[in-house]
Amino acid sequence: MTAMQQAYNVYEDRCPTRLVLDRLADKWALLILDRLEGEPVRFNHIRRDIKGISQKVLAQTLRKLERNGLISRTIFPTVPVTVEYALTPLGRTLTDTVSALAHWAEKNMDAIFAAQRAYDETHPV
Amino acid sequence: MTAMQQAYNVYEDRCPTRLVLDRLADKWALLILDRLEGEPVRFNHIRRDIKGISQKVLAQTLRKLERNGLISRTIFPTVPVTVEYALTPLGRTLTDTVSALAHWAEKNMDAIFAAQRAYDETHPV
DNA sequence: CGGTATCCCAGGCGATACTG
DNA sequence: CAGTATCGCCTGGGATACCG
Repeated sequence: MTAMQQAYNVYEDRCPTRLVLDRLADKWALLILDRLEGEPVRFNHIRRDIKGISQKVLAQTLRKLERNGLISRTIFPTVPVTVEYALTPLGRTLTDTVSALAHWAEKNMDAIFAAQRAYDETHPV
Repeated sequence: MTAMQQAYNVYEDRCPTRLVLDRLADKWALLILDRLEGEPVRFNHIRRDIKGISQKVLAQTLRKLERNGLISRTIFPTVPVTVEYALTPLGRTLTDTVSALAHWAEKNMDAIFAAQRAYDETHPV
């Protein structure tokens, strides 16, 4: 029995794994965590690197990750203001797993896209 | 530079990791994949185990996972009909990572909830 | 620069009903 | 049993404007 299976056999609201997944199982959060490996990064730098994310959603996701203790937010009183985001020690313990997910995606994307084509051909509209 | 970072520096629509994450970074999908470790499982069995998922969303998510080649769907012509879901070989290559995520969540939930309380106290409404 | 505030709309989801 | 169909809400996210 896996850790998750222990968890979701418990009452819904009391399942900690579910509560944690609710907060992390989102593509922008994973992309941002991965982006923060290495040096601290500023808001607009992340925005540029992770193409397609809106300012609003980036801010929301950063706030969520900060609230969950995974990233830190440091303000430098320059003019205009500078803000740097970095992984916390807790966040750093998660990046191995996140990277593993990313590598799996890279490695298996061909199989996935092939499966999609096969599925779409055999399942008519 | 990690696998993901190589990826999102590419043009948005051409980033395969992003396309894969779009399909997998969702809590129900992860919970279902984890649930399918071990023996094949039937629709209503999953529905009972993963409390809180609606019939509609379970069906949608199963369809998505099947389309992406991660799970198989086998129909037995009993009366009434029986349908079993199981991991494919491709899906099986993903479960180690999914389990790692689940274990991380179990192990660090206390730190996460503590971080949330601390954040909420220092960030007034 | 690094955000909030406001408006607005598509679509995601739950609830309910129906079916092979 | 294992779904699909339909409806109606409601919120998540884009667009835009503004601010310390």
